Amino acid sequence: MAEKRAVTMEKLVNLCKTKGIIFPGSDIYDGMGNTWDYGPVGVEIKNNIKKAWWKKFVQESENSFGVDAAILMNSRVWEASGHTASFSDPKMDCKECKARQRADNLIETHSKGQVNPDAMSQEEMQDYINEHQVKCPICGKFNWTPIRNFNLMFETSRGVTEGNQNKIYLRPETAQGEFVNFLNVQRSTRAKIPFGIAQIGKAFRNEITPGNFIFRTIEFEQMEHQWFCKEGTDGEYYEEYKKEAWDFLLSLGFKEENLRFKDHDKLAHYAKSACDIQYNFPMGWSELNGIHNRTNYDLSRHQEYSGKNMNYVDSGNGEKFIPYVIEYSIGADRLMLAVLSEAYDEEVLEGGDTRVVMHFHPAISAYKVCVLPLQKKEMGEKAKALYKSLCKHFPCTYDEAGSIGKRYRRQDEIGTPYCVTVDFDTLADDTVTLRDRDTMEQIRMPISEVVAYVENKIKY
RNA sequence: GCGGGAAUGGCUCAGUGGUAGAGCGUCACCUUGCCAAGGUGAACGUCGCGAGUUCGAAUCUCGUUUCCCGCUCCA
Repeated sequence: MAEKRAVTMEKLVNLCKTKGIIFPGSDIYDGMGNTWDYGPVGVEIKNNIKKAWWKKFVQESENSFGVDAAILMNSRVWEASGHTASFSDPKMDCKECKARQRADNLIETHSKGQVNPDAMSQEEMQDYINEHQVKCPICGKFNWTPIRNFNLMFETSRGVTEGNQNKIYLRPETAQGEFVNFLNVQRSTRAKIPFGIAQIGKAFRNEITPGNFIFRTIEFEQMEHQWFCKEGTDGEYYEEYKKEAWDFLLSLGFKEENLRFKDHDKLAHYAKSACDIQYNFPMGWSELNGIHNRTNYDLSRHQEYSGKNMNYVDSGNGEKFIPYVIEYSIGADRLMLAVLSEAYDEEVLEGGDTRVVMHFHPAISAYKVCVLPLQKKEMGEKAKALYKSLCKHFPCTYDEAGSIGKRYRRQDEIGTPYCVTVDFDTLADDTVTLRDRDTMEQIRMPISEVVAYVENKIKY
């Protein structure tokens, strides 16, 4: 086990609030449960995370293409995907001990896996529980409320006049946006199997019990890559994407000791095999991303429900088949939380002072450089000019308030990798001091070399 | 939804019946020549909301709202 880390969820949330990384949603109205707003610093970091992901899985990935599908989709999409039928939890409350249980889980446990509740209707589940007198696992009593459904999809309606409304859903996952565009992407890009479709976008789940800061929220952003391949090659690609996913995390600066694979015990209705990469979050090990072998379930279902032919035709031998899909999916907000947790560090300096440092990969940091005049009066003007010129190359910030050491610390807290200080010598010879966040080294260099130096360091 | 906890300036909290405080942070000026120095001054709170008890409520009672932690699940 790794030594105890300085990071706790409480410290992280506090840092985020005070430094403009993440604020509670609808803050001035006492918040809105489990929604969070990204602030000036946070939005930059999140965008950089998404940019890095896109670079790796679209730009640098051979034969992969991006899409940005609509959040609102034809309701039949969700019938085809199985969400309308199965994306609601059948729950019952124990009247004795007030514990809430999932009816399907109770049946599965009671029958020791002999009965598959997924194949049962709600009435059948209710009957089973009554017949077998399935007792509450907490208190051992048999005194349930009837099964009630909690639909995890947010509903809204299309149509302006009341009574003429069609119920539609905010998508509970982005994946269907890739699947419904399978034919469009293949045709327009003339892509040959195997190829991938990637998307970054918002999804919504009306979870009853979310929580843990931005780990589980009712509105969240997914980054997904669906790899379409021929049956028989799916196992090989499944393994490959496990490795790709792992390597991506390492490239962002994650330590291997804080990551681990975890195979799913129970597979979703669409999956042949599935595993997660878990991260050692401040609240414990939890899922960061998933890799699923979705077989040809999704495309087959869409063929069935839409009536469109989803077959891919191999131009070499004329063979027709519905491709298998290897899905790699990671939550952007979850990754953000993991990146923040991983970056957080407290260093005790000589003299007993503690400095909080966010050790982001320089490509992820919100600002790449902070320009500081050693003295406001005499160097302020020169420093501001330098700041303005650097802004044309990468995001920068500027600070002239307080002592130089205090200003360094402010930048450490938001993870700015470099501070450039304008001092008396700068006025004479146009050289500046560049201070490194991680090493605290100070390098003297001509102003003209700053851009090239920093750009080289912030490459991802 | 159920159970538990909490709600006081930007943050952390003190204040348990006499009408609001500290530290940190923020801003201005002075000082400061490279890692949270110091000085002076300033801004920011109808103590979540509504009722009740009381001469008087941040403090007691009831209600209510919101948030947090568990149950859940998986990005």
